[in-house]
Amino acid sequence: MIHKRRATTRRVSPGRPRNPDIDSAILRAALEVFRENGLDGVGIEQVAERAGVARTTVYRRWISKESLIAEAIAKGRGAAEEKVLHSPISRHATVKGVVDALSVTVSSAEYRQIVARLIGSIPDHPRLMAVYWQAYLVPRRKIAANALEQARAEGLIRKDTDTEILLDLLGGAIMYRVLIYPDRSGEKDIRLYLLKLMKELGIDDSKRAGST
Amino acid sequence: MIHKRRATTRRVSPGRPRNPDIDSAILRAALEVFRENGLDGVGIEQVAERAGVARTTVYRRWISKESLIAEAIAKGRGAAEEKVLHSPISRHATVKGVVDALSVTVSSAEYRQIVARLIGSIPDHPRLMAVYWQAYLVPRRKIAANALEQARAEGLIRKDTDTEILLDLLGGAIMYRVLIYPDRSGEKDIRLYLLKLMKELGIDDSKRAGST
Amino acid sequence: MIHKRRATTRRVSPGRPRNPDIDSAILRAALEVFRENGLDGVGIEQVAERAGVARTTVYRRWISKESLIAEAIAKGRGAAEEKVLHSPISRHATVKGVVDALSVTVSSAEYRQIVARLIGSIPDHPRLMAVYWQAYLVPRRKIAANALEQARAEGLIRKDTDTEILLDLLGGAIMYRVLIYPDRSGEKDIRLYLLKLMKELGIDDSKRAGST
Amino acid sequence: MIHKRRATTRRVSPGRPRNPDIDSAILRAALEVFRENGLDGVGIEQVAERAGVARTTVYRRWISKESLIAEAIAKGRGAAEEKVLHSPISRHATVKGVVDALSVTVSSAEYRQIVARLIGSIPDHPRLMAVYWQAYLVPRRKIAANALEQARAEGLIRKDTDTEILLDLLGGAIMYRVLIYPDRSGEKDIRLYLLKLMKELGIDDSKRAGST
DNA sequence: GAATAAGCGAGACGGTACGTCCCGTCTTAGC
DNA sequence: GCTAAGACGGGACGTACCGTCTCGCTTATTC
Repeated sequence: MIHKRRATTRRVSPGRPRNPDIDSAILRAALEVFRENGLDGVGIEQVAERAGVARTTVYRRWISKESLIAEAIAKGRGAAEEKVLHSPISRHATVKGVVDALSVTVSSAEYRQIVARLIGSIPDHPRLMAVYWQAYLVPRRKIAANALEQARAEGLIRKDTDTEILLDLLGGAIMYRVLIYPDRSGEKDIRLYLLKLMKELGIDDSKRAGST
Repeated sequence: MIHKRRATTRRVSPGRPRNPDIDSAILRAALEVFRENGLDGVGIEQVAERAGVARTTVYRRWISKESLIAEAIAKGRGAAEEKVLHSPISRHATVKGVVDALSVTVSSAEYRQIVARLIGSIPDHPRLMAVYWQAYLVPRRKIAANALEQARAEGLIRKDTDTEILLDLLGGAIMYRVLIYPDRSGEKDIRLYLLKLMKELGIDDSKRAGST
Repeated sequence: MIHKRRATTRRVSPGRPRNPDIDSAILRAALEVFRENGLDGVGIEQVAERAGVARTTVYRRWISKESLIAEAIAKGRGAAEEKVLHSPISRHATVKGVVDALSVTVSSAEYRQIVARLIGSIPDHPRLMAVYWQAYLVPRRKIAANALEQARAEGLIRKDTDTEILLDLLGGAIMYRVLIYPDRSGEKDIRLYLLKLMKELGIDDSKRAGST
Repeated sequence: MIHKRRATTRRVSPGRPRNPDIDSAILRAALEVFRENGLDGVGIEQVAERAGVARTTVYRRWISKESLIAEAIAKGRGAAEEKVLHSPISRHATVKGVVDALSVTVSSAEYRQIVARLIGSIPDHPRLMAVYWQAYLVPRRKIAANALEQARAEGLIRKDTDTEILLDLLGGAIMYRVLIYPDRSGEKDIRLYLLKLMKELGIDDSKRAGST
């Protein structure tokens, strides 16, 4: 899916094999630099230095800056994210669980930076956002959709609502909030705001589990 | 408001006066370049060339790239936008009018580019988005709020809704839609999507004016 | 004659004028680096650093490494050389004067290095040697030819000799000597060797002025 | 004499033995590249590629670029050269034979290139020229010296001349000629020039064998 | 209307990052 | 242990902008 330099055609390619640790070191460094400086601000030099690697080594492995960052985004869910995604919450997802996870995530300054950088690079490199959508947003939307379906089954939501549209409204508003108004975006504020949104949307989770 | 180089303290300063046409030519060029390349991609050299002006002339008038772009954004509402804003629609706003205007605006590729660039420059230069918020979004939110209030007065919306939250939901979802999914964003698609959103939010404008 | 970047078409070109001191600083540095490392070893970076100048400044003024070195060679006669060339000796040249000047010159390690580098770059850049021939060797051969003509007039040389050939023999042998055998090439050795050559060629200068 | 990597101490070393053909292939390639690009322009990569060999193989056999080229020069007399050197002419050498051989040799562009490259690398790598002197020039000077001695015995040269000096004069002038003036250096021109030189030096070979 | 002072265009200048190319060393697989 | 293949760190290349500076020329205003 991500364009890498060498296709592994032969079973065992001749010559010294690549050091796989270097791949992850570079990807980690690349995501960091991307978050801090945006795509235009990503210099292979910086990435290489931060990864403790020669510049040529980076050029050898990725055909372009875009490929590198795309892969970094695809693989680069922070450890915390991963935990949430594979926790029991995700399987027995509840609306409350989604609200909790979302509050934690979007109240992180790093997360907001990455999203802002991604949106900023849409005009020149739409593939980056596409990768993010596939690798990050889609699975999370699925979990949230499950939670909403279940809530609807339990009568906490009106029957005639469109789940996808609900997700857009929720996700859009929260994105709008954390990107456009940068103040009042601590975790508590976010959670309160989310509850307000849900009330507005007629999602009443209070009967199931008390909100903070 | 915008940081300019020389405060005009004296009524008439000695020496050759600045050519005021140059200011607007530079601002127009700057906004263009910003939209096309993002803030990092804005080079004074390009802006100057596009404005038909020497580099020095730009540096003499704005203290930084950020100041220049901030002013360009503040002044740079396109002609079409301006017309909508000052039309009678804005004073006797209806929900339909808002939907119409919004559909036109967000289905423009140029508009979407600018918004994406602005979001992308939030981490480094939040002032740009702040300027946009004040100069562009706030007045439009006010018009939309008026329309919603009026619709509520006419019983087209539930009484117990929070207008600000409604605006966030609408604005957020539409932003989410046009930035994140790049397909299906022609004017017709957008209008249909907006109507779906409004249905979901319980805003029933159909009784007043037929939708396209 | 030497290819420079900008032709002085206009009387006074617009913009900031070039600093002429920089030209000579770069040429001096370039000749030094050429002597030390040869043409392939000349890096614009080194030249610039030694001249105390930015790399771009060098690229702005010369279109290629070859042009730069060619000009450096054309202008780069050391001060000592220049003195000899315009001294009364050159006008009332005697064979002894030529021998003296030649001994001093070719016993300098720097001189020998430059000549070696020049010969080494003939296959790739014959223009360098051509420049050296025109700017350096031709005038000196002229002086030496005068001295030989005068000596012939005084009966110190046989009548039926060919001056050009004599110059080739003398110049060639001395070059052969100082380049191929690197030992025994102090000033005294050179002078003695020169006298041997002249004896072999039937040039008897001893009647006029005692040799060292 | 030439510094090689492995001294063959043991009669038969364990493991796979080196392929001796590779040595000569590399040396041939090395001399070629040296002639074309000079010492600085010699890259092990190119040499290896031209010899059809991996880079490692070259590095394993020679400790440095200089060693490789030195050996290439020592062994690399062209086939034509070799023939001349071991022909009866060399034993019963005549002045005419020397003139003929020299004309052929120095009118070859390849020969002139090699000599120029060698001189150019004197400042950094005097050993190369020393090798050339020993392996190439010394034996040829010996043959020429024999020819001159014999000519002197036959009364074709004055008695009181110094053979070594004569060789320097001849060799120097011819080198001077073919390196410094690049024009008029076809085989015929060279031969005529040589005859002029000999006339000037009082060497009269015409009585023995007619010149072309 | 001459002097003055700033505007303006043009280009020099020092500097930084770029992506490419080659270098010499190293590490692996296979013979 | 030799050979081929390629990874790896490193250095220089020539280019493209950048922001500052220094010129000559122009253009209003002020004395």
